[in-house]
Amino acid sequence: MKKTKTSVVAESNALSKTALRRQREREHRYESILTVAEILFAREGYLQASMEKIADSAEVSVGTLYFYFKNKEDILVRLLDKISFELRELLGSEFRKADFSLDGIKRAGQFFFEEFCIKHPEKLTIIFKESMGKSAMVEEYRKQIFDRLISDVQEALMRLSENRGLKYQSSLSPELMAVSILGMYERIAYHFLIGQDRSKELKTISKDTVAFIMGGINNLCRQ
Amino acid sequence: MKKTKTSVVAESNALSKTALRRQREREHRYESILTVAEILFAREGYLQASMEKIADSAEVSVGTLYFYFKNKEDILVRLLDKISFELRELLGSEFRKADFSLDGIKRAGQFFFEEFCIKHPEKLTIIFKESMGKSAMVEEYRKQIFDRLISDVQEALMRLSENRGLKYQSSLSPELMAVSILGMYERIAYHFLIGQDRSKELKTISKDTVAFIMGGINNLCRQ
Amino acid sequence: MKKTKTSVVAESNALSKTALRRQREREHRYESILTVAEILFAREGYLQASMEKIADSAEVSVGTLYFYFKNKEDILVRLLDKISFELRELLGSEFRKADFSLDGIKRAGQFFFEEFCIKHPEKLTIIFKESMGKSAMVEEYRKQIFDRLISDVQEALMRLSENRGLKYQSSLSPELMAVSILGMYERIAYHFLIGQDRSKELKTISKDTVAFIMGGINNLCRQ
Amino acid sequence: MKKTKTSVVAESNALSKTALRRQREREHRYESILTVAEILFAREGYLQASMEKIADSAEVSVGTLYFYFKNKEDILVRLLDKISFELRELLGSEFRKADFSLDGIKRAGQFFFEEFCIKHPEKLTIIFKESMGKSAMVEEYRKQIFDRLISDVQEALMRLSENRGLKYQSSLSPELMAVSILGMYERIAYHFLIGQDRSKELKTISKDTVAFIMGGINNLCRQ
DNA sequence: AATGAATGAGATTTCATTCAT
DNA sequence: TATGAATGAAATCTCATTCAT
Repeated sequence: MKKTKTSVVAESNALSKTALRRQREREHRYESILTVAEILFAREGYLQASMEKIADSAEVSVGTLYFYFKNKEDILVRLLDKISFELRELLGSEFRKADFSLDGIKRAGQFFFEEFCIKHPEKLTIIFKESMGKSAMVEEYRKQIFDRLISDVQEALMRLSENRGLKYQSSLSPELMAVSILGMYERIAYHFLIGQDRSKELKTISKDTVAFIMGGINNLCRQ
Repeated sequence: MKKTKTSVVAESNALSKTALRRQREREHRYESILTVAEILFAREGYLQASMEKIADSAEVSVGTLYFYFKNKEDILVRLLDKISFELRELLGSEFRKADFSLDGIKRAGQFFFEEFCIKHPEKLTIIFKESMGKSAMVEEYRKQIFDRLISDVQEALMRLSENRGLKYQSSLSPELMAVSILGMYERIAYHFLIGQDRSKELKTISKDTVAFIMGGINNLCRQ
Repeated sequence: MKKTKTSVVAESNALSKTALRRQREREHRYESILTVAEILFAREGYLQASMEKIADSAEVSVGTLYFYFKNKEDILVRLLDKISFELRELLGSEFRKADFSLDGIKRAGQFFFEEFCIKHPEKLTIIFKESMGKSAMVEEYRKQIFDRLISDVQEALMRLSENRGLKYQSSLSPELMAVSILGMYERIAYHFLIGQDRSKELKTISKDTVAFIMGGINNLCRQ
Repeated sequence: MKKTKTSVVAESNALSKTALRRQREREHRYESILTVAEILFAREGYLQASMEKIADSAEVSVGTLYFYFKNKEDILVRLLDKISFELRELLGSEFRKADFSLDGIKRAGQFFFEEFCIKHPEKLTIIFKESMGKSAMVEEYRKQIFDRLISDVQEALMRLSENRGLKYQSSLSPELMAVSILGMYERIAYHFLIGQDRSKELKTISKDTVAFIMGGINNLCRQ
């Protein structure tokens, strides 16, 4: 959110009561716009979700949208930020919990399906579909986000191999595996959960996915 | 393209010389518009490539565009059709050449990168980026195309297991593997070839990808 | 129809067999285009009925349309011509049969409903609706046609009064009555036959209409 | 016009000063666009009067047109609404003033010519010409408007007969008479005032028209 | 005479963004 | 801060008409 004059001006570094309330309200409004945009972008598509529709749904005026965000692209980009942050948190925490063991991969996979895809299909739609092919700027942003996700996974894979005393076939292998794994999860989520609803088979999907990945990983390792 | 009235009078069922020439010219123009659109959609993006720009590039009038295609969406959809047809042909022929052996998977993967991605990056951009999040209709079309690709791969995997006298862990496994493999290829192509140009590492990319897949497949098999 | 070179050149004033056949074919085609246009203009509206649709329905090419007619407006205008000619013939013949008596008015009214409206609702739609508000030129043409119809009716009314030894209140009366009667028939046809289908009540409609007109006429007469 | 969100916060249910002013301005602009459109539709025709021309004449941007009206058709339909409302008010008030006597018919007729046709020829042109044959939707709207006018007149006629202690020949008679009378007025106005300018003869026209109608009505009555 | 592909002007419509209040 | 009316550029699409064959 934009730094507002008031917050900077505030005497000492404590904010007055009114200023505090104002800031809370501002943040609340900022979040509620993002939430509304998330739903609309996912449901109607980024292009069809006009600024007017967003404003109406968020129960603010169009002008207010432009107070909180530079422009429409900016809303999308902030949303991508938020979603990718949540996703990285979710996956990272599972990996850490499992101490970067093979089990971490399993748990992260399960969590991706069960906690992220099933519970927040809109978020999925936005990072994997609605943010594509919109503009050079968004594309660039998306790339950064995905690169960060990829390097997260890559790092996890490298720690994993260290833990197990193994090395990867080539220096490229961890990166390629990270990209592959993300690609798999993306398409699997899309195919089984968004395109059609086969969430009942989720257990099998999850198990097979992890098995496939394990096989792949092992095949790219040597002692 | 509009169907031409087949002349009732015409002797035998052959078209007259003029009609034949006209048809040839029509088909040629149709193709050349598609080619131009492919380049423009990939280079500038589907949204930025206006009908006027396409017409200018193809050296025809806007009206002519609408003579050959119902509307802009239609151009994209025909393009998707053409690209997905080429892709299926390419992959299918490699599988068949290798008689649905493990080698077929290797060859198909190599061909995808070397013959398709490197030689036709615009096609890649269009099926994996520019056709996303455009409209409900295009989305539907994309789904059909991908479903067909998935069932192609799925079938190849099933033949493969038959040849090797193996069974998959669950009845879902072949479908999941097909989706996974396509997802991998999509993201790998996007990451290493569209987002950045690392075509020099293509050999390693290709080898590692296949190795990963092989490991995955084996892990989902039992005797 | 345009006079063609061939017909003028023909030796003596008899046309050769081939030329005769050709002329018959030309006339037939001209008529069939008009017939098709009549249906399309009435069913889809003049604006929605594109030249291509007309050509397709008439099983000729768009170019042929322009051989037989100067432009789209010309088709409408020729159609108006044809329809108004048929209408005048129909009404005029009834008047003449009844020797311009009061009975003629009755018969003409009945015939308008039964022979014209019921049997040719498209013609009704075209003269009373689809030819309105199209262009200055068509408007002008329509005016001429209606003026002719009005003066037909006006003349019939004047003969009628002569026959009965009566005079009209003012010199304007016959014109006003003619206009009124046409207006009545137009709206009645529209209200009871086009807008809704109450053709079962046609007998009553017809009788009441004539009664209303008779009353009106008598009220504008003096001895 | 778009409904404005009624502020929940606003004390009592009165709008704030600014909101009130805005609403006044909005209504004023809405009306001025309608006025301009009325003139343009009548002068140049609905089709020729492009949205750009209307915007220019109203001294607003094209976008503003679409802020106040859904589309071009909507302008026409609102205009029809307004005009038909005025017309019904005018005629209804004359009838009421004359207490649904025969004199009411006379007065309503006179007023139609003198107050409506002469003073607002554009309105006349729009309901009787420019709104015809435009689109299915406008047609439907027109039908509703005319049906309401017809039932107004029908009711007036029935009250009239009650007042005079008379009955109509058939149950259909009042409806038929209403349709007839409106058809007469429409055509008379069109013939004498739109097609040509014979407003000088208006007195005679008016007198003869009423006389014709009176004769008609009496002829469809019995004691 | 007949064809039908090509034209291109013109119309409607959308919508992100601005700005006075 | 918040509002929402106003803007206008840009895009899509239609279709009467032409003309080479």
